Amino acid sequence: MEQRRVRVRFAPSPTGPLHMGGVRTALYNYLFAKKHGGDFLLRIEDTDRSRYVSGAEQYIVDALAWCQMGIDEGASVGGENGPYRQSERKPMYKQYADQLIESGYAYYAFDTPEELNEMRERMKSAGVASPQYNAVTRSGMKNSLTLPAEEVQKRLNANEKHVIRIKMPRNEDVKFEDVIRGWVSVNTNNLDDKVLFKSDGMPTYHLANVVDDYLMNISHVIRGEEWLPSAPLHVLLYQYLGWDTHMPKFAHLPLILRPDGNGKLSKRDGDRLGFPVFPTNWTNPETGEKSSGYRERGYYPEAFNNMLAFLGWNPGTTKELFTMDELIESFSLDRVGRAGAKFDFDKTNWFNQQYLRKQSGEELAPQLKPLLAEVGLVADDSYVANVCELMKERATFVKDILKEGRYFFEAPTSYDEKTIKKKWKESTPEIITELRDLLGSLNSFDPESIGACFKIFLEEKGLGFGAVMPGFRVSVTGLGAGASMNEIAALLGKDEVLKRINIALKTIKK
RNA sequence: GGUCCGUUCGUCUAGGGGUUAGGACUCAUGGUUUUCAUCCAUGCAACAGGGGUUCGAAUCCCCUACGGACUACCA
Repeated sequence: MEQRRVRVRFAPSPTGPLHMGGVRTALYNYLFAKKHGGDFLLRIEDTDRSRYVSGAEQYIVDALAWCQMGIDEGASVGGENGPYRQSERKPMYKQYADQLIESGYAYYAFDTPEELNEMRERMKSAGVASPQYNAVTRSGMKNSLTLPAEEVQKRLNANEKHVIRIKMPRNEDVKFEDVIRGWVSVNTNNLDDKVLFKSDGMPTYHLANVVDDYLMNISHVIRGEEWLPSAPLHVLLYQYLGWDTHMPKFAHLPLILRPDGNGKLSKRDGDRLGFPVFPTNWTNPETGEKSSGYRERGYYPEAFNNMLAFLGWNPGTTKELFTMDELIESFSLDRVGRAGAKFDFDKTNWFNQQYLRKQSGEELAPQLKPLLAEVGLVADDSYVANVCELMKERATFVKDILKEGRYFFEAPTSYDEKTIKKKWKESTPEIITELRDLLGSLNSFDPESIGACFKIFLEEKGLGFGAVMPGFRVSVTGLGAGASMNEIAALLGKDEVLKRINIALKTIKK
């Protein structure tokens, strides 16, 4: 078999923000393209003007950029096969619809929406669950198959509203080999005469997608499982248009399911399941409704991608942490599963935690600084880096470092009640005062010296850690738990530690 | 309802005729740690059901059940 350059497309409809299922589809397309040294195109499927949502296209471009998927061809970057918006390709489709009519594979239909409804109602009351415009019903409708030729021509000349429908043949098995599912076969008796060309002059998805994939020389169509039922129609279109030899390979991806109950994760799920379904924040321009995104919640795109990649795919090894390059290297459609995958929010957080911990304090510091600035805190870079290094292993997000370690940047204004209640005994003020004096006499204030000093103090006093440490910790940090006090104290510096102890001694009352 | 697709621990999954059915997340327990977290160890926990085929089926076939997608002049 001849080698065809791998060219794949991600073809979303700009009817709103892209949700994570769409991002995963894009990711698999991207990984597949890059793995095979091919091209990744972004095509905007905006054939339905009425569903157009302003800002949606830009959202899609921005979301892909955040996820670090470089687009080779698309409206935002150009390319030789443009335009990449179907609305701008409008003039290109009509000829193919006409070609299908000429070759007898399609026909004009003049039925009004009311007439279509009547037909459906009639069929329903006759016991047909989902009425179709097909080989048996079309004979009772107003189309170029039932109307006399002159009548059809007259209507056409009068510019009467009409659509173009595919003439679905009777009792033919349409087969194709899906890369993920193997051979899929559907009998045309179960398919209907889908509208290919709408009365507004735009093609429907079915025609547009086939025409564009052909014109853009797409080698593989990797899309969600929701397209599987219409894939036979697309296969037929390739045949009828005479493009058999250029038909792309199809790969229908399993869906991402909601963690609660069942059903696919949808845009409408928004935040109500307790987690974002969108990569980045989105505000509905019509309703003003806001939905949160992974980016703004503090997730790393690398973690998000890694999580998404594993929702339906696995490398066949026990390695779970993959950079984008490693993902590209390892990705294969063969290892994509067939069953839908329920989204696991805990695992998503785990991935983020892993990515956060892989970074050094120096790498983390610039991420924390803006967060500090937001709450009016400032500190120099190396200090912030040290705090990050010390705190990163108890954080899932950078913001956790601030949340759990605010005391690094300002003295506590309150003291953890539970700790005071349980650990601040009557003798504590005296003990802490003595400890303060001992710490104050230290020449070098590094973690080791502080630790050694502490140990000596305990020995001399005949006290256990539990009698001294909690009081020390709560005085300095205001909290009952946290990182090593030796490290914390060393970072804070002697003056600050002594100052905080003095304040605590005055403030804490049982 | 019809068509198509699917079904291994709670979740993501490995495993494709002979395995103590493996890993990860979550959870629990123990160890380490002044505490929390980390880390380490251990544990809980699955082949939807029934028929075949076979010496032998999680694995191949059929049926049933369940789940999902689709069923628009939406994509």
